Amino acid sequence: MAKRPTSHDVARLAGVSQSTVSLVFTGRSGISAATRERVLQAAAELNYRPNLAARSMRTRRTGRLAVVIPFAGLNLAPVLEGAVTTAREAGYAVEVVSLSNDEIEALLDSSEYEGVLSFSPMPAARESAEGSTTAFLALSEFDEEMHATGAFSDAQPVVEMMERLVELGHRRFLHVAGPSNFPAAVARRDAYLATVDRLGLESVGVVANNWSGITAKECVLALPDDVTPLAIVAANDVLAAGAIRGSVERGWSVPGDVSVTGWDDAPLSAHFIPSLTTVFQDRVRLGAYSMRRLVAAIRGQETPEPETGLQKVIWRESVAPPSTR
Amino acid sequence: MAKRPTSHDVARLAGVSQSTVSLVFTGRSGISAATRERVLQAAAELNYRPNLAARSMRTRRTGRLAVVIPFAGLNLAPVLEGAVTTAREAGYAVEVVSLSNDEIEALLDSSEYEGVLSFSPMPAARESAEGSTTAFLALSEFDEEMHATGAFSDAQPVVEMMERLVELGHRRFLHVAGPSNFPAAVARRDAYLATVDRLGLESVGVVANNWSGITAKECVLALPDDVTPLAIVAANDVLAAGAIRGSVERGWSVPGDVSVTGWDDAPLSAHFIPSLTTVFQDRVRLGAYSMRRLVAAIRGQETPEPETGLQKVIWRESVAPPSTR
DNA sequence: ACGTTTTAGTAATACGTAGTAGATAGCTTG
DNA sequence: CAAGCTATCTACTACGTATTACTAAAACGT
Repeated sequence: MAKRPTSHDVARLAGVSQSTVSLVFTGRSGISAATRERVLQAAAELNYRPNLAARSMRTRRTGRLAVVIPFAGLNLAPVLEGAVTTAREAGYAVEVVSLSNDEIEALLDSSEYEGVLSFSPMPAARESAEGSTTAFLALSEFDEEMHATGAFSDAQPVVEMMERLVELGHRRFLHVAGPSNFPAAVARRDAYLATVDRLGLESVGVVANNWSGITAKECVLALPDDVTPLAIVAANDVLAAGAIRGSVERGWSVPGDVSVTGWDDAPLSAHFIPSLTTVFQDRVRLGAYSMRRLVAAIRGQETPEPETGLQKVIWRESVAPPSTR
Repeated sequence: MAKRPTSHDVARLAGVSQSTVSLVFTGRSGISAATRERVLQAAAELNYRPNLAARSMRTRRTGRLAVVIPFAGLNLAPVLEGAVTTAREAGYAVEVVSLSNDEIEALLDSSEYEGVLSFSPMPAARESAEGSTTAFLALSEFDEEMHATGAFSDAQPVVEMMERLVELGHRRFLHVAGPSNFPAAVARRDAYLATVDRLGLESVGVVANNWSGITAKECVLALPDDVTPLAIVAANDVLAAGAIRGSVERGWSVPGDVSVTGWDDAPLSAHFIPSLTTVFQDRVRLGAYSMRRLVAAIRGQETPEPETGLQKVIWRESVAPPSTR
């Protein structure tokens, strides 16, 4: 295993000083085109790549970011793809961690990372970021502030779906909610309640408080007998699937007696019977935008323009006019 | 933003030399319990944590691993959880990347990582790891060798499911296969063919060559009319869901006319109508085992014992005796 | 021609750690 | 008691880079 070439080796081969090599590689001015070319030539010949540890020690910048994700639950791979790719282009290495809130505090204190991007629900962490530490913290889908930008937790699709359901003739609604420590879940619930209020609809209730399909099913099974026709707005596809199960087990037909909407466009949702009306989210762009935002924060640049059109309602069989029997 | 404490600061506070601090933190012998305690005390007081860049430069070890994943497709989050947690315990930082095969070559050459763990299907990469470079490459679910260990690509559940279907009275089978560049998919197909052969069953065919539910549906729609009763073994839940869709659209009842099995236990599978018989894989342990294997390879230790019991068939409504009409 | 500014490059240094060779003191042993 | 040993700790250095202060040369203006 041959020793890795250093900037000194490159300098020797190119007939310049190590400083010059460094200047070339950091892209500083004050180097003639000719020498720059010679240095790059020599570097290529030796297959030289700067030692990141040494660079990091000198610059006191680690060039590393951490992404905290909740490993359970939603499909985060596309979000990671967007985030990781964007960070790489910005010159950062990204590490993925799954941690409790306490551990996140430690992460922020450790100075190991220049930034931390968290997709986990974490009510308290925000403050710690404002406060003491050197590292930045940016939240994404589940962040109040992000919600304010309208990019992710934006529950507009709830409104769109409910308005369409009303057009189809629905008047009676039920919301199957996600856990209240997920701002996205809260946003959807709030949008549901606001729309019920605004359009003067009948709400059978807001049930469930987690992402379990079993709970959703049980909540539907616990409904009184005379609620159909009913429109169920679920906070995600798993809850929607559980609600459909519950409806069918009670002898209600979907979408005849009960219309159901979900969220996330899970891989199986298109093949569900009936296929599931849901909200597709562009998770790749979501991840990329989150990371751009974090990088901008680190560099003291202004927050990039929020992405629009990240969400799209996909109409499928689980929504139909209420049966008139 | 206060300057971060160094080992010198700790040494001064503890009244020892910097070397002693270093010895304590690297856990070497030759330090009395009393001094060790004093050093740790001082370190705790200053909230000292070793500067990883400096350590890395000195030791010439980066302490970093890369995990390459295909961002599309299966739910890799649990695998990541296992891998990342294990690596962290072993003292490694893990970066996640999604790369083409070419880029992986570059990654291996860069000496930036001590090891690379890839979950992407990559026929060629194996050789490059054997050859030139300093970094190790270990593949996981999709690796031939891993398959040989029987840990992941082990298609034993296919045999188990088919034998049970035969017990229930099924004689005619169909396999909906995944893409042939995924060794796991190939293993399942081979197990299917071998079992058909061994038990003298009738195989209607092996169809599809990707992970798309649409394709699965179309393949079922293209079957002749007189194949029922039929047992469909699909390479994963999405394909199974597509196959069920296709069956139902043809007027075949599931599981009356057609029994269907999947793989992966997707979040929606339990709520599917009918609920889907599938194979649960312990992805967390799978990721953890993969990482242990990589770390062992890096350290020149022997390969850890393969995990067993990572897979388990979950029997649900989509499998039943063939109808006798 | 001469002083001044600009440009192109270099020497020297610090970053924070791990490890090596050496020093000191206490202890054992013949 | 001297000599050797062991346990414990320290002084010093190298790791590879980025950057500051500096020098030499060139360009410029009058």
